[in-house]
Amino acid sequence: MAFAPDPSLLRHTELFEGLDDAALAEVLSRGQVRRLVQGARAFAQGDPCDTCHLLLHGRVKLVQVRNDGSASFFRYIGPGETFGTVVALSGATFPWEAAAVVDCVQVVWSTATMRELMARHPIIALRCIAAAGAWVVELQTRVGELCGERVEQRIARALARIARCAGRRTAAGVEIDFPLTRQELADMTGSTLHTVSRTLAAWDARGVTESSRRHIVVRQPHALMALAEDLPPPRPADGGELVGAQGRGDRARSASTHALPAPAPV
Amino acid sequence: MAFAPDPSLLRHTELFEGLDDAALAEVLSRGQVRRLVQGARAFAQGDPCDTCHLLLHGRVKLVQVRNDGSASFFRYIGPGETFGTVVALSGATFPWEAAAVVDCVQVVWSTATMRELMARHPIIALRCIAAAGAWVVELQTRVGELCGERVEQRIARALARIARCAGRRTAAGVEIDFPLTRQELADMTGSTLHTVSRTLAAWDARGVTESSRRHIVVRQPHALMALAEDLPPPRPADGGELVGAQGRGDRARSASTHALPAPAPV
DNA sequence: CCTCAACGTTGCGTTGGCGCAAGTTGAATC
DNA sequence: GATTCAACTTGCGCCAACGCAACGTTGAGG
Repeated sequence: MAFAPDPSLLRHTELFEGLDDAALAEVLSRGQVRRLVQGARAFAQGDPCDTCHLLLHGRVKLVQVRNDGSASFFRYIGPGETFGTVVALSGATFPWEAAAVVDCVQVVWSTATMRELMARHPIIALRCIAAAGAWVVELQTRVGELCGERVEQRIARALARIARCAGRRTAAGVEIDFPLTRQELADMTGSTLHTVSRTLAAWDARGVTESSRRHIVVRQPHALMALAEDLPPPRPADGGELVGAQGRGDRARSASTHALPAPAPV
Repeated sequence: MAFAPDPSLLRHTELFEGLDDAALAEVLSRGQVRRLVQGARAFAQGDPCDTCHLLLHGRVKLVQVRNDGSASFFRYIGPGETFGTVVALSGATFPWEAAAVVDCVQVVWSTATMRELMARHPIIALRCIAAAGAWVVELQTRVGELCGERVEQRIARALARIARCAGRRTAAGVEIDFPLTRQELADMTGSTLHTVSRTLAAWDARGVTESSRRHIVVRQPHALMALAEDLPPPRPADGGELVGAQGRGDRARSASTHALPAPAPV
């Protein structure tokens, strides 16, 4: 640590984009640059929230372990993204852990320092709110998916999301550039490793993906997106033709209260 | 509107608590107080994010309609709480709608004005981050629940949460003080109105709740909490004794990868 | 080379809760 | 008081996905 890095490292990050050089230097000088080896944790679930983090290199996963021992996975953090900050400014203890998936470099500030920086440079606070907002929207989307979609579709979405933000384009397709287990995909989608294993096996057979131990390549990103979006209704049997892809009955009908003033049934 | 209300109205709100009188007066003077009749929307899904909202009286629900027509419900807003703000500062259009469940009074600022206020009074921005953080934590909790819990348990949690923040203590128990339909509970829990109806009927029979059309009273809050927390494993049969309440197999075992590098067994 | 542990696969039985459909209740409107 | 519609109830059949169990596979360490 303390190898006095260039403040411009912060220039293209979620939180500090748009600050002038002096401010960037100030921000960086008040934080500590730290390495984080694979598997190490930046903070653990239950730790007091006294640090805010920015990832410079590598990849970090945020995981919450529920009291029955099951994990619910919720986010991968990539370079330039902030983690722990929003929650550090609002709570007493971290409700999840942040673990390095590969070797990482992060910048750490104390929560008090971050508060001061935000007070002196309100734009940082505004960017932080923007980041939090994007996160809320993503989580809400996840909730919606968990409610209304079938497992295969959810797995497809999760994999597509990961491929989008952590994929590396190769000749063979899009390759996830860090170790990813069946269990982790299961934790992300609220499923089990058995089901994920079966699903991936089916996709592999169809050439959509190519998966091996802790390693997945999406060979046909387009097909994966199709699975995530539509997933033609449950397929009643082999070759069974449906009347129409009219969703799946009741669940889609919802429309909640205050229904739109009826779009004229024509 | 424009009945020049007392700035101290803002004193005990999520966003403005702790500001001095001058600041409160400034904040209020730059916003508009508006009424919102039951069923009306403060903003609709897809509207441009150009307003920030604070609820003074009443109750507002935030609902997202998915493109298959199903709703995913995610939050009730009570007096003193902010809505639309976090997302207005981070996105282009509202990803959900805010509808008044009962007659309401709100304060509305333009997004630009709110940005200015936050820049002049960074403490507002910090409080906004704190609110967003609490929200993220709540949503993450919801995701975890949706993944690992059975429907009855999720309904119990949803109802308990509502009772906690929108319940009125009466002799009969805790009464939800606004109309709440089976469909809405279903949207909140990722279930169907059929299942919710059956579940409530069962609870009514056991005296845990007393529900009628759009109206629910929790007669035994403690029993409801028990349902939300434990829910003894599926109950194999009548009177069947289990070896031990050891969770529910695979799903609880997870523990994810990178198992702790053994924290030095002392 | 052997061992061990983590990771992954697969067949089979079970079931929670959905989808459907038909009916009932309650409140608002005419 | 009759009409109407939204909200709610309930029985029945079914299937996606789980839970279990047993078995492969890979890689690290001795």
